[in-house]
Amino acid sequence: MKNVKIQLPDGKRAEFPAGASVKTILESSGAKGLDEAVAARFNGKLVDMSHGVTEDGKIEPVAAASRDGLEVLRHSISHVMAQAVQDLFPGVKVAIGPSIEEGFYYDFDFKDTFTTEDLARIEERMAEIVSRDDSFERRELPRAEAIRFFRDRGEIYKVELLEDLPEEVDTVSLYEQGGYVDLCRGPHIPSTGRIRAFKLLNVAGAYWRGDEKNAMLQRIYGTGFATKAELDDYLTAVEEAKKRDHRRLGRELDLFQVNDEVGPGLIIFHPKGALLRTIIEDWERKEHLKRGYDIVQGPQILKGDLWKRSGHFDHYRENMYFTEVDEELYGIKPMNCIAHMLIYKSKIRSYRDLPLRYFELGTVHRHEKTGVLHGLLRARQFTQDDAHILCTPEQLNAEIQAITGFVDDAMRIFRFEYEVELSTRPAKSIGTDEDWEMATTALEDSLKDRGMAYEVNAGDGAFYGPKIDFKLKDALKRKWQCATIQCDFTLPERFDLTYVGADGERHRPVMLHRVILGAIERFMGVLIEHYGGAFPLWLSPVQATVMTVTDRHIPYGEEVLRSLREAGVRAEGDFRNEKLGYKIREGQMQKVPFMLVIGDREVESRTVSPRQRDGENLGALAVPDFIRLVLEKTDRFE
RNA sequence: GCCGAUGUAGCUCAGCCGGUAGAGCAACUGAUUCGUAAUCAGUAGGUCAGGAGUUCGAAUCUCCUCAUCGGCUCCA
Repeated sequence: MKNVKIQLPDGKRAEFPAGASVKTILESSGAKGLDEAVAARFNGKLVDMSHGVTEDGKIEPVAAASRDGLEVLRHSISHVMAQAVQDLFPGVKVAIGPSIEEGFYYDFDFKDTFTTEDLARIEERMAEIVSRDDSFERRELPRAEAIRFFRDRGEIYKVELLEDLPEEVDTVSLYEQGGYVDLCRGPHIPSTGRIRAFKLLNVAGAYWRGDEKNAMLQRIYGTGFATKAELDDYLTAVEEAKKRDHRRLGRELDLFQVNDEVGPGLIIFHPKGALLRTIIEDWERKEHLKRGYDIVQGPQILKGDLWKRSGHFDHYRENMYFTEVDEELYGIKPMNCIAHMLIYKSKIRSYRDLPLRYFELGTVHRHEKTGVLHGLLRARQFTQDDAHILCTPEQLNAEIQAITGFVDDAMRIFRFEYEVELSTRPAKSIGTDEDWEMATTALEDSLKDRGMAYEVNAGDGAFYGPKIDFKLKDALKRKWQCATIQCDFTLPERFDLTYVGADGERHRPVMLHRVILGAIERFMGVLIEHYGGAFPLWLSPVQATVMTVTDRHIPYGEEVLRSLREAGVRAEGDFRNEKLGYKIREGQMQKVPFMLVIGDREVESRTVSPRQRDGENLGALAVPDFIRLVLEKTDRFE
């Protein structure tokens, strides 16, 4: 937590971590017996003890002062919600109710279902509790006594939580507000009256303890902020995000469709979507060739025996499609690795040949559960920018570093920030401990050598090896998993891949699986939402629309359009008999970067007048000058 | 797959207690030839997701199936 300097009431300056409360600050400088209701003067402003220091040195209500404060506030609201629910629906059992990134939730076991009308009633009851300003009282109890307490009240979920605590825990804390008691570690706000802005959002099913074998509980989501203004800002931001939804923009910009006649999770790309996709794929091929990859291509279906040998049949069968050809079982590929290994195996390899980098825009099919499908972001057929690198253990570090450099370049070009995670061995996995150790170290060392910050995600690796995940952050700060590097020592073993070393002996290569953008479909979905459909010029399927003012300008308009297309500018013409304002409006809604208005002036001077998407007019330009402008920007990924 | 909600014209949505379908935009036709976010008029468009049932009669009530949306679990 960042330290900030503040001025104390006595005029002295001192440093405290952001989020520290006024009470803590005063107590640390000797004040005693401060009650929450006491007020003090900071920077000339009279504030109560529940205020705290923000990162920029301001004194605000503690909830707004820091992330921690906001979490405490939201967690307290979730207790108030649980109280309201149990008031209104006797017999409902409570499970857990934490604060989360955007608000809070509480899970309930209720034999009926909560409706939208119920949410409104719960909100009303919560407002009553808030207006009573009941204080949150902390109380500690021996664990056994707490178990008895909750068992007597039939709160079986709380009992289970208490029973599963580590053995050494002998005391637990309870919080009570207005007669409602909950098992809770705390902390909480002093009293319910501090709650000023909250809203219940929706109800959803959720498994008890996140396990699909357990009972399905009902989860009520809500959010809360220190002020009404912040809550309103949040709600408008949610509305804005909806306008960027790639499924909505996909239709509005005529990019793609998911059609239930075709089948769930299967995407049809329309001309503009397919063009956007082609632009990305062309970029991929060029970048891979530049970096020493070979472009390869495998078949869509491979015999069942290969999948048994690779381990996919044992570990991935429920996600695969199978078909029978001439009484033989074939698996439709869910991954691209096998063909790449067979290319490697097609001849004897020397250490001088390594590393070998096989790249494929590989289309795969995965039988995803219907409930997880989500537009372009989660489909049943998708195309990965997949590569498999076969190298010696000594080359591993340099190869991994080169890939992280590739990801970094890609993220810069597509204008994303990103975070890095290292995922280690999961419970369901294959391979020896030594191999896992070696592979995990190789990944970790490469990150350290590049000086990259990363977090460890224990137990989240693939079944055949550990991985580095890159989570990109879009314009709305949402995170998406796209690039990943996976270290695999198992498949080279299973397929008996070897190379002849300098010593004349046969050795086992290591294999890296990696994707840069991940799946083209998912990446496009993220791109659409990131840019809100207003793609940079180099990615725009239509870079310029030529618009005529009247019919007599059509011949010159067609001439301009032809010149643009011949020069490689992606252009369209709007020569309809409509008013210019109407055409501009459509061009704006289609988010076309340039609109070229053709009227008498342009015909006469043989120029174009480009209007940018942001409304700015560039004035008259000769056609070759405009072409140069577009092509230069395109080359610079602008 | 699980919990809940939803499915009416290309899109956004009306359609009450069951009496046989409507608007705006888009499309099409005509008029208009116009300079930077919507010109006017007219026309056409629907097995009310699909199937079964209740009823004299179903978009509306019941059941089943499919799909979508919000979550959970899983994941590129």
